[in-house]
Amino acid sequence: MTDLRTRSWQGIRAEAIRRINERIWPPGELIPGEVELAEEFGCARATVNRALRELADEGLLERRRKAGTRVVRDPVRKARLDIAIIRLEVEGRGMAYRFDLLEEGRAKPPAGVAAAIGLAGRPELMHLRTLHLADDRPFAYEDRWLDPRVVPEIDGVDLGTVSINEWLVRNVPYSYGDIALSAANADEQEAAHLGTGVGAALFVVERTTWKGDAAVTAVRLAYAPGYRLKTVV
Amino acid sequence: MTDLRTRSWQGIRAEAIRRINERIWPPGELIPGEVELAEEFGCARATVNRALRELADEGLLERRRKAGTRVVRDPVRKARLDIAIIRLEVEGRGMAYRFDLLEEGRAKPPAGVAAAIGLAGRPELMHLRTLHLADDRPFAYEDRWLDPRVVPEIDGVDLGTVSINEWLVRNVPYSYGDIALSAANADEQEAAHLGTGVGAALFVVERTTWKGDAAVTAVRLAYAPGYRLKTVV
DNA sequence: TAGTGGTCTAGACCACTAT
DNA sequence: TAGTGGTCTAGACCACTAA
Repeated sequence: MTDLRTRSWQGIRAEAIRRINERIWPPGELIPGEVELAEEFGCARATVNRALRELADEGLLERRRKAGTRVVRDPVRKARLDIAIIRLEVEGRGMAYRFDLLEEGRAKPPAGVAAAIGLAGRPELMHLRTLHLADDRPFAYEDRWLDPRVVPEIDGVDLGTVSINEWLVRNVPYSYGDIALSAANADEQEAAHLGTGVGAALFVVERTTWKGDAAVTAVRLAYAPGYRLKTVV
Repeated sequence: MTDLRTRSWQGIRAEAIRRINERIWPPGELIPGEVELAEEFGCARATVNRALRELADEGLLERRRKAGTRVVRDPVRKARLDIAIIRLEVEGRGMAYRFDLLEEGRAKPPAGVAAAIGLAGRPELMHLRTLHLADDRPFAYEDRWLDPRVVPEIDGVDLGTVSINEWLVRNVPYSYGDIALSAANADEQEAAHLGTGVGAALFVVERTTWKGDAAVTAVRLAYAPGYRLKTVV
């Protein structure tokens, strides 16, 4: 009943997708256990496990010990967004990258930022505003707050040479964070920097980054009109 | 030199992250091979493999046969977006979902849509416009083109009862697609339906979905102002 | 061509949880 | 408590690719 199919985990994954799509394994139903499938496909249980684990990870199957594996009724597809440093994002589009450090200073953050990064007492933070350019045209406007107590190495770094964006990725390589995507009408400052009109719809990415349990930085990136973030499901 | 750490793949993954962050394994450098690490951690090579494979998948390591495993210099972080059907998205926010089928008809698609889904000859497609509501307030405005030749089962379905959004997920469960996220100023029609002013910044999701090598549907979703798509890195 | 990661196996034990 | 998936092992062979 099998054997024309590769018995690799990818082959089994493909066959499982086929059975889901063709309703051989209908939405919400239990599918056979790993042992049974391993017998059917003539392979080891670990191979079946790998295939089904990937599908569970993709949101198509739901697996629970003792309960078994079930086809998800309303699959929540997982799209992957690649979050690269802006220089690479620009260069990846075949354009020349440049940035302009508009402001570098220290100040008490606004309440919204302080709340986002869970600060008590509103200490002074570094405040950096940067304009990123592609082929000398405005690409994105960055407004960032950074807690120097969490990354003391930042002191003495010449942020006019290396963008803060890039410095952070290099120096806090593995970190966790929240990301929120939204749209906003350009205010006067943003419009001026991005070379557009007040009220233009801007694609906005807000991100808070944590190192351990301390917030490193909160950033708001507003992209020039026309920006599209693409991905694949 | 180890052994206080769990020798599970997750423990090894955590230890690898620590070494990357602390520059024990510096950016761009080769790290020891799987065999060597397995010895160090006192576990099987498959366990090391699992840990490093996950990190490669997350964009932190780069692995190549014969060349070995290397710490990525400028990691491109992968954020996951959950693409759920809109009903679940609304209900997940604790609001009541409802939708309003504004238009259901057939027409020749505009050139942009025809190009996106790779149509030759611009045949007539189904055109559906839907307003999604949360607690009776506009949530998102959907403009969709659908090729009935690819999903003939759509004929006879009462799309006033089940939203096309939901029907597709249920009936074409596993499909591939492109997604583009952007921002746009509301036009008159969108503003009217979403209960906002002309020019308001709208968060826009455009998606093309394929079944095999045939395009099933192209959809544009414009969310009411205030919408934020959140995720985690 | 040799070295490294990719995968598979057969078996074992464990962790969770439905009953 | 029993059944299912989660993980680990020790070993093997394979696939890719740098040298």
